[in-house]
Amino acid sequence: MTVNGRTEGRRRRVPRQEREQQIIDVAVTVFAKRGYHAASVDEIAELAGISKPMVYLYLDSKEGLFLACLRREADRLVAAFQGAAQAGGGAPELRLHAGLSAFFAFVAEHRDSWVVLHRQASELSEAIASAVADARRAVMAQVAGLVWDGIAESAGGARLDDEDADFVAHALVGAADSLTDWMSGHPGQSPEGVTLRLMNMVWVGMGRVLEGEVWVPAERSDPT
Amino acid sequence: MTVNGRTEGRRRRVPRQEREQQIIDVAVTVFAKRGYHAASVDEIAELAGISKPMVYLYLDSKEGLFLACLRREADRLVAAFQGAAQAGGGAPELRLHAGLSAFFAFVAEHRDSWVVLHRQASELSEAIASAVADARRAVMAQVAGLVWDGIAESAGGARLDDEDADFVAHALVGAADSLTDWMSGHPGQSPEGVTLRLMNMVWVGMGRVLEGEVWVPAERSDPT
Amino acid sequence: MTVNGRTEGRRRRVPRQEREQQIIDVAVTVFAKRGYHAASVDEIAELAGISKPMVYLYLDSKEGLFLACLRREADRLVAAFQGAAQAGGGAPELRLHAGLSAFFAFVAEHRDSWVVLHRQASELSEAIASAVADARRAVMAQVAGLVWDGIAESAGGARLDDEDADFVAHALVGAADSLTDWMSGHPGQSPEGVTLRLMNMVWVGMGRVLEGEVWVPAERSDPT
Amino acid sequence: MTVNGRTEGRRRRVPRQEREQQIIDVAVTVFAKRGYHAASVDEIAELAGISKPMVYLYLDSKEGLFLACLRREADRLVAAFQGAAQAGGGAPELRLHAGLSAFFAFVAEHRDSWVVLHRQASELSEAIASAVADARRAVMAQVAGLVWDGIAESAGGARLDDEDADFVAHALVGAADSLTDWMSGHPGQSPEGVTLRLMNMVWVGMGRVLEGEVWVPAERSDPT
DNA sequence: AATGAATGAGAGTTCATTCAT
DNA sequence: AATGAATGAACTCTCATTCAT
Repeated sequence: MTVNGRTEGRRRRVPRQEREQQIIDVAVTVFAKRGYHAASVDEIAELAGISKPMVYLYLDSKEGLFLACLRREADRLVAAFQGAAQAGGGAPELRLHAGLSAFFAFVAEHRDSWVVLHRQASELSEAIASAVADARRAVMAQVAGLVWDGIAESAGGARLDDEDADFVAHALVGAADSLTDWMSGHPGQSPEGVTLRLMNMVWVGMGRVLEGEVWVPAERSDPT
Repeated sequence: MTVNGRTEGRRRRVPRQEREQQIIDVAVTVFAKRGYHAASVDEIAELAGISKPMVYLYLDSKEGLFLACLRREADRLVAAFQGAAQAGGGAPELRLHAGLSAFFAFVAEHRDSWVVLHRQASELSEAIASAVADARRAVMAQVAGLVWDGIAESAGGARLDDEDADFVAHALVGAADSLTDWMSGHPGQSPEGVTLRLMNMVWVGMGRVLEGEVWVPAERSDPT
Repeated sequence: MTVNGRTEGRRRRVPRQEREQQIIDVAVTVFAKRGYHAASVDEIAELAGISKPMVYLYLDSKEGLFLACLRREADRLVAAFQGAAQAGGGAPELRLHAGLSAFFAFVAEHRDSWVVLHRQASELSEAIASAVADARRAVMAQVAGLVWDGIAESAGGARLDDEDADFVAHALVGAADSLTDWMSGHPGQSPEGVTLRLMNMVWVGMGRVLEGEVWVPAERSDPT
Repeated sequence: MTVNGRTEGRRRRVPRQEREQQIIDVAVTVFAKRGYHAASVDEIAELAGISKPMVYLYLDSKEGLFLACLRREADRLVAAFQGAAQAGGGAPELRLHAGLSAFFAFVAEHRDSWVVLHRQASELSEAIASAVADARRAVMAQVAGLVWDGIAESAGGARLDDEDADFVAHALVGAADSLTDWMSGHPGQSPEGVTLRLMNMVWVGMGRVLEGEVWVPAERSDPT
């Protein structure tokens, strides 16, 4: 019943900055749970403990709200990723491992963020779709950078070009995303463990490719 | 432009079987382009060249329509996959390669089918969500089966258990899905080529894991 | 599977007359259960074992179908009523009793008919509404006639005029209709018994009015 | 015709309480005129001078709207009835007379309310049907109570049991309802007058039954 | 005599968005 | 800073009705 104090928890006369974050917090949850279209501004406002007009005052539109979510969560992910990768230290494979590890940890801990970033289907407006694409590209670039650096140093070879790194990054991120689902079915698995398994599965292959040991399907004609 | 004649080709008085397939054809396209919620039955009906009530007469509801799409495309994918894998012949790695190859070919050729199957966000009703989950599980099981068979034979070892196979299957499908996006940015790449690259990246790693050559991040403490 | 014979029960190649009655039979049931608007021609056609176009071919429209039901059931009721009243024989009160008795028996046995005749709310089109009103008026006229005849003879008095008879008829039919509901809550009660009770409640009052013994609320002013 | 000013009387920015009543007012009219199914929320909204979403915001659904109407009108009727019956004072027949009088007055004055309460056909959903049944039962209970009290006191006899009272109540309410129609054809008749006539018709009969003067159809066998 | 295929029109319902306070 | 009141537009779904065979 107190109106001005801090007793109420979160209500009345909160400065804009703070309110905005509250709204985005809730919105990420709801967008993740329902998807962009099925999410309703009504629900978000109610869960945020404010009225709808506030949402529009601060975030302009449903689209604006979603974009704000997207940006914030993308930033968070990139930050987590970079921090870990840099802290990973010397050897390139260690850096890649640290990066992937951070990635899994982030996704495991902030499922909603990841869902908002990556699992929004093609149902979005032009503006949003391109923002999502941007966010994805940013993540890819991080991973690709890691791969590139790492491998370029690791083997003497420089046969790995931009395209290759991008290819590997896509494969890694896709695998990681999918393993996110696998993790929900295996609650015992730590992000650390999953990272390790994935590293084992791909790292050698990446290196081996560079060394020229290319596998080719033997003794069989084109399946077409 | 003729209205009552036979000139129009696809119009009036089409038997149910055929119409149903027409509707599903269109629906897959639209669901893929817009996502479940953003897709409107109106648009589907119009593109199918019929009126809305026909859609409801034959498919019962938007949900029923989506489920029909889901089932048909899942069947198609599994069929394509199985056919190729069996045709792949003797060596396990060849079979896996053939399966993956079929997978990429399918996804590349029937993008819409794949999007409907795999890219529907969490915005779905209970019934649909579980149908989607079923479809995904079916695909996973195919891949996991291939991996399992293959590797079990390949190395003498039987250290690969159910969980491992499932892990690998998730990683592979995720990577493949993501590489699907990569392919749209690199139109020159054939599904064949992508398959080969992925195989190279992964196959050796899978084998190596079995042989006990496990990579572990050296000389570094827990990043936490 | 026999097509032309009588084996199938009711199907294929039934002459128009018969089909029409089948349809009306079903329609009365459905209209009674659902009400005019909530009843769907689809359901009626299906229950009648034929296709919708037949319904339209024979009865023209939903409205036409309902009118046909209305007419047939009204005729049936009037017939049952008249027959009984005439068979009731000499004394006027016996004739009234016999008429009411027939009425209750009919309503108890053909609930659907009565519901269609009397319980269709005001939700009907002009045409139908007036047909329903006609049917109701016909029933009222029967009862009013009975009352009139009866009482006119019974007492020497002729103080009962048209209006009075109509008043009594309305009261009687209304009471009877309502007692129909009461009967569903008391399954043990026979139509005969209900008739007797109602007669007892009303007959004397009717006579007494004629004899001038008019009751007037004593010693109290108008509540207005 | 002014749009934004205060001239319009009933428009923009009305507090919820008031709007709700306005909506229910209109809804009662429309439901009475058209019946539940034929009534359209569109029409109700338009007549209420608001947009459809307001109706749904305040009353949840068409069903909810109808239930609200039902409850309010039932309350009104019961209130009118009780008030009058209590004010009727001492003698039981006076109380019954007063009650019936109030009933007729209410029905004559609030035809729509009564139609909504009593004339909705069987076309309703489970929830509504039972609400209607409840409302009807409440009215019946009122009348039955009056009858019971009254007669129990009036004659020394206690031969009237629950069932009898209920029987009489049904007959009375049914008669009254039907006389409602009769009244529309005889505009000169006041509710007072109708009540008096009905009382004369039934009161004596009720008493006589108690005194044992039971009428039985003489000298005739079962009409069957 | 009979029907599968097809639709125009309209119902209830919801949502993102704004206005007035 | 904040909100109760209000709506245009769109969506899913149903129904009486007809056409072509």
